Amino acid sequence: MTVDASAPTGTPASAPSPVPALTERQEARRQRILRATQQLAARGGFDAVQMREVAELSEVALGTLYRYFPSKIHLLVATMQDQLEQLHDQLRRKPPISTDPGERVAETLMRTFKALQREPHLAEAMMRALTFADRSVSAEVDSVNRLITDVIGDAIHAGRQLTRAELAAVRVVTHTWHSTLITWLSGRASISQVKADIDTACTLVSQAAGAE
Amino acid sequence: MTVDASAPTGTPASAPSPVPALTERQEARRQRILRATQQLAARGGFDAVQMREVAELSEVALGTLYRYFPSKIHLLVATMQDQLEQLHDQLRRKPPISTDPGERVAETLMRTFKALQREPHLAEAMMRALTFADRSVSAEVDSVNRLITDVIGDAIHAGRQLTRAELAAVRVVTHTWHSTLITWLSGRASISQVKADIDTACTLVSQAAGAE
DNA sequence: CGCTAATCTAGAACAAGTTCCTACTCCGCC
DNA sequence: GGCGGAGTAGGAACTTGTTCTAGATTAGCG
Repeated sequence: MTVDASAPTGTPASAPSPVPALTERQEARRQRILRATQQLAARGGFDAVQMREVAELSEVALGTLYRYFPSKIHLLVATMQDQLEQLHDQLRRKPPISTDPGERVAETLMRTFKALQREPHLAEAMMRALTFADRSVSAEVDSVNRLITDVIGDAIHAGRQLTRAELAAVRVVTHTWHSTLITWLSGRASISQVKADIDTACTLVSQAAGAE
Repeated sequence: MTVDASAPTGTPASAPSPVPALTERQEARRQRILRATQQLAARGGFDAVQMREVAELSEVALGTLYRYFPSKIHLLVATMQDQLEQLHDQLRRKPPISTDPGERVAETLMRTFKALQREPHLAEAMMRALTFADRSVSAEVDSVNRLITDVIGDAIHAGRQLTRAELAAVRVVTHTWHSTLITWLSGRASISQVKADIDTACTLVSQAAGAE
């Protein structure tokens, strides 16, 4: 369960410290693994992502898979990082259009939610992994949280730093986002309920941004 | 993974429909199982709750354990129900004393948080189970959510029904509560951060109660 | 009391995540 | 071009949640 610092676990684009820079073949392997994971997850969710199958589908030995991603949770959290980066790019190209900051955040999250609805099984797999992650995945989960916070920060307004009050509001928004998503994914809330929860939380952002 | 309706899974004190009313020995077994679960969870958290050990410690065969609780997740969620009921009783005896509704909710949750801090491993086990639960545990998870909502509802003011706006606020509060707890339990947030998040979310309750 | 069905015990068996081992291959370097 | 070590393939082995089976025990009832 301990993370081996020498393993090629982190994203290559992060810190220059313990990341040994993957060779081309290694980067290709990593991509194959992530693609296989997405494929299996999209088909049957968390349970369908079986390490042996991921290994087989990505044409990599089981031991190699574990060298790249030290656990199933790490693998799925990395998949989420991957997806979030794509999403962030898309959102940068087409920013939300509302005038109120809170509404822009809500718009952004609803757009993200729509994207997740297209692959509900994949969403389920990633979110289950994210909330089930223990301390050994802290760094990766933190990175995911930072990505989401960035996405929301951009929606409030790209450029300036967020105020203290805005940051507090954003924290509650991300908590609500995660938790309401989980509730939806396990069939205990409707889509409109998710939307309502997001909207409620986003009023905090409007207030915080208005009172600056 | 399917719940067998004939199994003695539900709390005996609930609906009179499919619950066959446990005999004394059966109720004793159920209690032994729950106590063993708490004991193991308190020692080492989610991973330390191993079904074979629970069975052994509660002097019940493995098959019997599974008859009472169809999965480890069911078992831990039932443990949480148990704990929450105790908590609710305690809170009823000593209600929060603040004057503002939002502050009463915050006070209630912080008191609950302090209780959880006394057995962090147990808290971890229960919360991990709660968020990892899939559709087969919907009913039980819903019941837990209802309990928490009731606790918060009582804090707002026991007696009257909540308004629509209050309900929306309470939903965000519970989302924030769950998610910030998970963040704390996996070592990614400090205690004061948890408190701050709860306070932020609770301002929504103050507003909703003020605008009624 | 004696019967029958349900429940329980003990333990084997199975499934999937994880670890470990051995031989083979690739990479950087002399 | 050859060497040494890191990386990889292939697969056995181990762990723990879950299921299944066969033989006791118990509960309820005539």
